[in-house]
Amino acid sequence: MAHRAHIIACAERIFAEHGFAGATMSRIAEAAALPKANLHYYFGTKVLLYRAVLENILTLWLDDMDPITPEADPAAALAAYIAAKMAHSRNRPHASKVFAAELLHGAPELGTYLRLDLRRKVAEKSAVIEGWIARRLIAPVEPRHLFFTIWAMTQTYADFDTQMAAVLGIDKLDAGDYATGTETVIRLVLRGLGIAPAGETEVSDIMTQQRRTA
Amino acid sequence: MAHRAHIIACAERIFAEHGFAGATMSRIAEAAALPKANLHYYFGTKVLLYRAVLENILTLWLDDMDPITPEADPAAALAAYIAAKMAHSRNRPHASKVFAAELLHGAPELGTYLRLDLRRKVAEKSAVIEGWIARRLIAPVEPRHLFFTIWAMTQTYADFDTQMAAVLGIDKLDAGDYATGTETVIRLVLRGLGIAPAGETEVSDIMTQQRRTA
DNA sequence: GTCTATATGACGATAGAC
DNA sequence: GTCTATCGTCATATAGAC
Repeated sequence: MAHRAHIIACAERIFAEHGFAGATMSRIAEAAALPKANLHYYFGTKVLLYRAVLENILTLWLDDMDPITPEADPAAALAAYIAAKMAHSRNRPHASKVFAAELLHGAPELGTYLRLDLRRKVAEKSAVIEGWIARRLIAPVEPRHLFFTIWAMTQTYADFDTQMAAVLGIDKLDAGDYATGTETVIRLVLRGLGIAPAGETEVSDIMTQQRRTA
Repeated sequence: MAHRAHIIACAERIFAEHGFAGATMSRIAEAAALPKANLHYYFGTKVLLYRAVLENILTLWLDDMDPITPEADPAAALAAYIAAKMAHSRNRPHASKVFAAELLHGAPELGTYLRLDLRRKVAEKSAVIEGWIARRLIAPVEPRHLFFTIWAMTQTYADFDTQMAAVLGIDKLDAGDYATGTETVIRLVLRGLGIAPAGETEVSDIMTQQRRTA
C-alpha cells in the first residue's frame, strides 16, 4: 500500500533526526501530513513502525556485497563495493543514521538479523577475500576487520555528515565532497591491500566507471 | 566535587545505552545509587547534565592529535594517533557512543565546538599532512578526508561493537580483537599512504611500542 | 546537602463518530 | 479507512521537610 510506504519514508527521517525515543508519533504524523491515529491504524505501535523502517533499510544493505566473488578482479570488485556503499550514504543518509543509532544502543531490534543473516553473508564474502589472499592477489588482511573498516569509512559520510560539514566550513556536503571521499576510501583500501599502482590514473578510471553504472 | 564526577560517569553509560531522549533521570539516578532529586540539585536540568557529559568527553578527543607534527616521522606519528584513538574506543566506549549519537542527530549541543575548536585543530594538522605530501614523505591524499576515515575506522570499534561481536560470533570484543583492529587500521593507512613496507615486521614493531607506552 | 512526595505536562495508544 | 477527542502513564522538575 502506498500509504504505508509514505509513512515509513517520513518516519525514517524523524527517527534519524531524533532517535527512537526522541521521535514522537505526533511528529511523524505531522511529517506525513496525517492524523496520529492513522499511524496506529497502519502499524499498531511505535515499535512496530520502527521495525518496519528498519526492515525497509536492511533490504538495501546486504546486496551491496554481491560484486565480491571469487572470479572477480579484487581491485574492481572492492572499488565497486565501496562506491555502492558511498552512493547509499549520499542517497539514503537517514537510513544509515537509523541503522547506526540502532547499533549504538545495542541493536535491541536487530540482534537476530546481525547474528544470522549478516554473519552468514560476511562469512561467505570473507572466504572470497581469503581466497584472494591465498592466490597472492591481495596482501594479507583479516577479512572481517577489512569489512568493519570499509563499513566505517563509507557510512561515516552519512552518519557524521554534520561533523564533516563543520570541519570543512560548509553548510552541507555536496557531490564533490562525496567524490573526494569515495576516491580517498578506494585509494586507502586498494593501496592498503597492495593492488593499486602508485599513479592515480587507475582509481580515476574506476570512479568514472562507477558514475556510468550508478 | 566527587559527586558530580560520579554522576557524570553513570550518566555517560545511560546516555550511551539509551540515547538522550531514551535515558531518564530516574534511570541515571538508579545507576548512580542516588535519589533523582540530587541530580537536579547538582546539574539543574537533564540537558545541562547531558552537556556536562559531552564536555567531559571532548577533553579526551582533541589531545590525541598531538603526535602529528611537521618534524615527526609520518609512519610513527600516524600509527601513534591511530593506536591512541583505538585505545579510547576500547577504554571509553560509552563516551564514543554518546558523541556519535550527538553527531547523528545533527550535533544540537556541539555544533559550535565542531565549527570552532575541532575545525581549527583539523586545519592545523591538515597543514602538517600537506607538508609531508609536499616533501614526498607520503602519497597525496586530501588531509581532512584522511582524518574522517581514520576517525571512522577507529571509533567504529566502540560505536558498533555490537555488530562486530555478532559478525564474529562472540559475546563481546576482547583484547585480541582490538589488537587485530589496530593492526588492520594501521596497515591500511600506512600502506595506503605508501609508507609501510610489504612485510609485516614494521607494523608489529609499532604495535609493540604502543603497548609499552600505553 | 539530602531526600520524599507531588505538580505539571507530554507521550503512546484507543474509543467511537463518520 | 479516516479522523477528533480523550484516557492512562510516565517523564522532568520542584516544593518543602529534615
